[in-house]
Amino acid sequence: MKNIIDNINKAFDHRIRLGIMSILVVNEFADFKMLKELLGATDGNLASHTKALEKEEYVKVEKSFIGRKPNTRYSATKKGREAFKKHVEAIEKLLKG
Amino acid sequence: MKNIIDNINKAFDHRIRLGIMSILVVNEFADFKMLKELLGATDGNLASHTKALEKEEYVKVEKSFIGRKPNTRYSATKKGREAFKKHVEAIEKLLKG
DNA sequence: TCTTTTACTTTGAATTTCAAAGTACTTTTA
DNA sequence: TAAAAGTACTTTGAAATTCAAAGTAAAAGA
Repeated sequence: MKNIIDNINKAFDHRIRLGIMSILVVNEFADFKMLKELLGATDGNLASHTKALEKEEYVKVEKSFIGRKPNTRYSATKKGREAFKKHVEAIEKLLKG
Repeated sequence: MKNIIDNINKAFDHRIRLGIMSILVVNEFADFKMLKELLGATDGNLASHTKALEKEEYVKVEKSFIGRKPNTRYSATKKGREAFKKHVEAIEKLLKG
């Protein structure tokens, strides 16, 4: 390892993305509304953060209809879970000095 | 508490600022060169992150000369230490689900 | 003396963040 | 049953942030 923040993942730097991942590693799925409420994010804001995590292939999106209403459901991918685990370990290590 | 990321401090979102604070809570002082090497940051990049933390009054800067060379030394303020502690606790809580 | 290195600071282009406005419905109310 | 309000997002673009290249100024080396 070259320096002390090498294993800290840039993709999880932001608190909203950190929050999304924390939710998605303990819950198999979370929909837009649930994430929005848990994180206190605005719609547009949440959409761009989930999109950023999608782009990295850390989260997967599934669109469907529940009854007649659209529903967007997010889940963490295997890649995302692994990357997040590594990130959390790096943070823990960093914070222990 | 309104939502799960409320106590996560925006000022420490970035990995370089998280790294600066981790270094400064365990070391009474760190100079520019030391931070740069430990974090693997470029000069300009490090300067702007320390400036951001200064603006929040989380770190204090002291400029002096060591021999005939300029030396910039950073330390964490009381406010910074307290804010960081709170942040770390919030992260730990978040990551435990 | 001239070149290189050290220790930062300044600059501004590129990227990211954010909320307001927009879209396309569904549901409620009168 | 027509209008108003709500739901569930998406789009947009201005504002803020990030970043490294270039700049500055003095010291060290050749």
